[in-house]
Amino acid sequence: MTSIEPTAAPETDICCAGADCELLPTVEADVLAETFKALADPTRVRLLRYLAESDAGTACACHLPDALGISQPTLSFHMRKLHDAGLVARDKRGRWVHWTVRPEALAGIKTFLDLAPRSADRCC
Amino acid sequence: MTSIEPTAAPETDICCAGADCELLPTVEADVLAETFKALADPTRVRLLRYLAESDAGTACACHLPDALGISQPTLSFHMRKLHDAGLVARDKRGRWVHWTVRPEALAGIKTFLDLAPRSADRCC
DNA sequence: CCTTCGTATCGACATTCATCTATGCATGAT
DNA sequence: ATCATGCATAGATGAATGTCGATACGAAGG
Repeated sequence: MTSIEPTAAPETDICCAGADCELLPTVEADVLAETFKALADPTRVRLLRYLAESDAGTACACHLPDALGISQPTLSFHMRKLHDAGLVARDKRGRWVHWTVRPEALAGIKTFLDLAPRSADRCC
Repeated sequence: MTSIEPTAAPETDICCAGADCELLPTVEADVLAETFKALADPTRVRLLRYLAESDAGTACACHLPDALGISQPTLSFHMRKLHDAGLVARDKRGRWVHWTVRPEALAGIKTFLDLAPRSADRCC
């Protein structure tokens, strides 16, 4: 088979056939990345874990600067990041602020992390 | 009860009793944060999803710069980040590099994201 | 051998981030 | 009303990040 029809396989010299799946839309990727960004810091990881381990997932932040070795404004900075991402709820009781972890906010990235191929929605 | 023993409740004016759980050790928090950092970018989220949707979780990167609208060095930069975090495996076949997603590398953060209180290991 | 082509690295640059000190704001106590 | 206190914000600063163009490396093919 030295001279087949020239129109038969004009694209066979590409490295990988198929696999040009539909890319995840930009907006969806942005949303997922925002949540991951909120988790992409050791201090915030420890804060979330601390809340999750506290009773009812709620704790006040009064002891945390000392425990973590950070200043009070830095703690406020991190809690704001977590709050903006929807990962914690803020509840001001008198002078103290209590924070509650919101595991529901993790649903999106949990689904993403199940990196199984989309079952019937395969593109190629 | 106006004059109880002074040693009875010297700490009762703190805002929140208990809840001073053991904090997640720094090293563990760092490891988790590193993985989250690798995921904390929309381009990398799309890349991972693309690989996961490809056959056997493997694809070559030849079409990706165009598809994502980024330059080839930028793609290389992101793939390096994913590789350093252990999220993808590199496999050079001839001149082309094929990448394979490694879902095992997500085990750590998946466990973390199940933010349930440690069952019997409660601290307080 | 020399060329070609896919990939990785380098240098530069703008942006974002984590952290601090200092200050403002609201709430509770005196 | 005044003071004290917990938290948030502002401004500054050094480090890390994402992007590019230019270049170097390495394998295939003439």
